[in-house]
Amino acid sequence: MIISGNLKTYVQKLRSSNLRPTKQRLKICQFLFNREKTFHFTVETLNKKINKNIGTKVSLATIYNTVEAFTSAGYLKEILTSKNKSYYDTNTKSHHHFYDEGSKELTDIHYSQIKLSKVPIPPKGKKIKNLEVVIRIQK
Amino acid sequence: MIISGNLKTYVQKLRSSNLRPTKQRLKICQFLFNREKTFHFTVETLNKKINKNIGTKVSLATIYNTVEAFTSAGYLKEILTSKNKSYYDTNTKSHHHFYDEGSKELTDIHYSQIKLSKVPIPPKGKKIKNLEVVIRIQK
DNA sequence: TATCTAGTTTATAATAATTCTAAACTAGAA
DNA sequence: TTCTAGTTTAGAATTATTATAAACTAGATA
Repeated sequence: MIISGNLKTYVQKLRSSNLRPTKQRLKICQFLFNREKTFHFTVETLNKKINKNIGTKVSLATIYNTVEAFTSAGYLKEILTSKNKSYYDTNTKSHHHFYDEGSKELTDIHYSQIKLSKVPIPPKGKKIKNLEVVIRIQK
Repeated sequence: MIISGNLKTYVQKLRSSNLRPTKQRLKICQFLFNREKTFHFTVETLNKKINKNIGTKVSLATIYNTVEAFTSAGYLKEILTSKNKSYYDTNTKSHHHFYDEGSKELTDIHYSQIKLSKVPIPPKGKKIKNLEVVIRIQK
């Protein structure tokens, strides 16, 4: 398997997520992180992309496990939707989304495009972990 | 079955959702709309509440269908989460939520508690249907 | 370098939420 | 009262996800 010049960063991401760098996981990294633009996906779409190419086969279970580990390590972000399916985003910075109810597509909104002038105080003993805005759009 | 004094409003809600007022649907209405406070639920929790009481039995399928019809008619609002389960809210007004990652509970945030000073323009040909903020909190 | 073990991968089974189906039932118009 | 389109229901089917357990492997150690 040819691994791009990002090998080191993939290994570092995996290690810091408590995952050994295996060939399956490195392949997943290529599909996730070797990109110019932000990547939105579900496990289903990621699985299709990875496995339609020839080469190492990666099982669904491994994709689920790896995506889950990257999410809790903070390298991926779970997106809030009303669908019964998990959507992920490789852009883990604070940002927001348009959700098109017709096409069911998500588009990033850069954090600077939304400004909040008032945010509530969290309940006692709780801290704000993050804040996300989803703007549902339609024709 | 005893139906509260809200019978007329239930019938009207059902009719305007293109649903005939049947005894099952009226019973669902009682559990959804005969409340002082906003009610957050999943089909599972609603089903339990309805069917632990004696009286007419309402099947899961009917609950799914009715909740779905009320949602598209605008009498219920689907809540955005990262769980693979649909959450609904009887408060259909524009408002926001705290989502506690520990207890998995949702709490309303009154719309006046959040103010946006900048909102992006939607893509061409699309209109904003609604805007929701979810603040994830943790200990 | 060879060995060993804890971690990993995988196909498949299990589970959970939701949707579908088709037969029996019913609201309400005529 | 009759009739029909709409409704209810149990259970089957589907879909996303998680669990399982046997075969495999990274990489520490001898």
